[in-house]
Amino acid sequence: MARTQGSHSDITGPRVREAALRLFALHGYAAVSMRKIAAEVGVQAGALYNYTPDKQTLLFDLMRTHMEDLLAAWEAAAPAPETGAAAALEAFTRFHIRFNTRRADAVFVSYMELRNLEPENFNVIEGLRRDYETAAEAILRRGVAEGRFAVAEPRIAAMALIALLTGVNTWFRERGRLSLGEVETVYWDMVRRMVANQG
Amino acid sequence: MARTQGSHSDITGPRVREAALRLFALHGYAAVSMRKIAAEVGVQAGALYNYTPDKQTLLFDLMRTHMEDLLAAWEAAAPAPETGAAAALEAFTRFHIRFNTRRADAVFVSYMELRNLEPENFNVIEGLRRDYETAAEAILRRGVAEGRFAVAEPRIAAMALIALLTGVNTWFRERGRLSLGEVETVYWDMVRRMVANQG
DNA sequence: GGTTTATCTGAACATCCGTTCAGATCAAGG
DNA sequence: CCTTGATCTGAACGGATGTTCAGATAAACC
Repeated sequence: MARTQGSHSDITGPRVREAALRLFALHGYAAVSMRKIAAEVGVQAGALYNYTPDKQTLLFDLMRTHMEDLLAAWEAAAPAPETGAAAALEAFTRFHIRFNTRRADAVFVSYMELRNLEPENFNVIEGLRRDYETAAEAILRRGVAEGRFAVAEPRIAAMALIALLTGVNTWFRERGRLSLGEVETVYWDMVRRMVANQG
Repeated sequence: MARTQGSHSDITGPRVREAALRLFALHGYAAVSMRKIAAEVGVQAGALYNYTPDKQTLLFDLMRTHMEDLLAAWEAAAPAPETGAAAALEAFTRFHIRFNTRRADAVFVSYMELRNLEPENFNVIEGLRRDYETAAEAILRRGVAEGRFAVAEPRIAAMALIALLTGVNTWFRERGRLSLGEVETVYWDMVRRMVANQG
């Protein structure tokens, strides 16, 4: 018995990635076996190799896709350059919180499993991460140039900003006391003060 | 042939914990075998069981010790309550950065390996973490009561503060461009603005 | 210096791991 | 309706896993 009824590459492929992402986030890459992923999909372990050359590449593709989605989504959401830096920073703040809380598993995996990437794959993901940090840094530098932000160390402030915002993922739950919009506002209030010229 | 020359519980015990912490931080709990820890210590895998009942307890003890050290160190470093909230927040900021950058491995493990703890152990570590968050929250509430801080959501702000400060660990390297003291000052500058009354 | 005892070795246990592959199965195309 | 080819099964591979334990060793004590 092989090839169950209604089996298709279009269906199984995404399901493999979804199951892998969920299980990697829950238990960690090293703790999740190919057999467990296969069981989640409802398939034998061997079948996974129609969709990934190996386990490492499966992890890498999940992380690369997440980072590329993040960068593309910000490019699409970023206000026009002629808009002020303050508006850009507010947009970045709200975008980051909204995007990341909606993909908690991918965010978690992309940060936690860096050490399980082979060096070549690690460098790719690190490069994408640096691109995102640089986007945040550019906003801060623009604000300084406009005379609206007081930021002594823009690169450090950019990383501090991203750490601050990503922290939302550790506690935020839908149906909690605060809506996502309210959380965004609370954080934007903190971010605004953090970089403001008149302290 | 057993019991190598000069072997002692006082020596091997700490070395087991050091090796485990280092390797867990580097590769992750699930990816590090008891044999690898033993090899790092220069001993056979069986000998580790003189120092821990099992691998899970070894991880748990490392995390519990770290969290207890953190809480005890802050209790010792915290300024007297009659000191103002601003001074307490500066002390907290500098303390957190200094303490955590000096124990990067333990910080990393205590955050990354939460999901590899059995439920009972997880609850213990979570409780300790909450205690620390509550200490930060108390400072913010005091500042609000004193009329010096403007913080709409003290619990959220406390977690945001900790996420912001812990982020230093992802990029800080000794012998980098900035000394630890300079980094503390950069962050304290951001924290001060973040909670300041006049934004 | 002989005895005790903490400490460690080396082998064994059942179980799981990632990956491969021949062969079975079934949806689609002619 | 028959053929083709994509998809999946089930078994197998060598090797690694956490843990146990009888026996060997050497430091500490009398």
